[in-house]
Amino acid sequence: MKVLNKETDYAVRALISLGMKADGWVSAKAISEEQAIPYQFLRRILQELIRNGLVESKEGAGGGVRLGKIPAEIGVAEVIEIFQGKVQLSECMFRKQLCSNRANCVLRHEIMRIEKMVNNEFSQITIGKLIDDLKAVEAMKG
Amino acid sequence: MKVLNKETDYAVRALISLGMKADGWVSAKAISEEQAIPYQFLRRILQELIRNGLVESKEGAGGGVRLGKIPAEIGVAEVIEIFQGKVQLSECMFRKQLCSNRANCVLRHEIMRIEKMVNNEFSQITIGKLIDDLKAVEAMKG
DNA sequence: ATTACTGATACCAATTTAGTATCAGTTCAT
DNA sequence: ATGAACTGATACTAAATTGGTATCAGTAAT
Repeated sequence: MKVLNKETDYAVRALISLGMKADGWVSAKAISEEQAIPYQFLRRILQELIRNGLVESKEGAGGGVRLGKIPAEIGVAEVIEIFQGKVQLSECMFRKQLCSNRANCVLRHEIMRIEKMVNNEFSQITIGKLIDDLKAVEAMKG
Repeated sequence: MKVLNKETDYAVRALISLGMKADGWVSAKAISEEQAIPYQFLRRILQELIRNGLVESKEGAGGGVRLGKIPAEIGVAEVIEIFQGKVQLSECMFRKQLCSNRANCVLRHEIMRIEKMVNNEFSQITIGKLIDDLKAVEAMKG
């Protein structure tokens, strides 16, 4: 049961990388090299982040991307939702509004409680916090 | 982001179904029909539950399956683990013991916290509790 | 013997995941 | 005004996973 897929994983890394940089445009190529993310794959991911407003872009030479929000306002939950959709049970249980099989409903109820918890936790983990943690770690090692 | 796949879903349903039955052996066919689970698929799932001790079986005519533990001792977490493996981050982060990329480690730390929470919640949802809930619902409906 | 079962395992199609490639358009520097 | 360095959009692909099917062998009750 993999919680995060590569897209989410790479997206978070890219966002952290952008958040740690001084202002200015950063090229996909630079991020790709720094974070060891396959270039073309990263490009598609960035485009998706742009479409969702987490990142802004500037075309042409000297262009690139930068964060579209402040790091503290980007929750990991938002990133997960973009690339993996909302946390949900097994499909069939959401299709029918009335579960024909009551056993599902009971389990579903429980899982929705957990879902909310998880979503809440993930939205409190922001890129800003991750960056702060990172900096704290680096300061200790430095 | 689907939390439970069909195998886990069907396994839980089958376990609930078994737990609600009076003692005795129940055939895969009977469960399959009652719960509308594809027969061959269910058979494979039951075999896996048997291998893991959640279910016992008896071969031959008049045989079938029954719970291998009392319902209160079967947590959904256990079922999830059998069919979907332990909750984990994205693979790469677990491969290397030392993350070459520190950003991952920070995120990983947070997610491991959430993982534990989720696992804890899921292990407290037992087949026994689900059955009790189900019975309560049915009693209310008369 | 025959019927009703499980054990083991191989197979399959559809979907998803991770990654690649291409072409068009924009901006900057010279 | 040309070339290099960029993004936008989108099509393609191989491999893995998921959900489901099929088969054959063995066991037990009647």
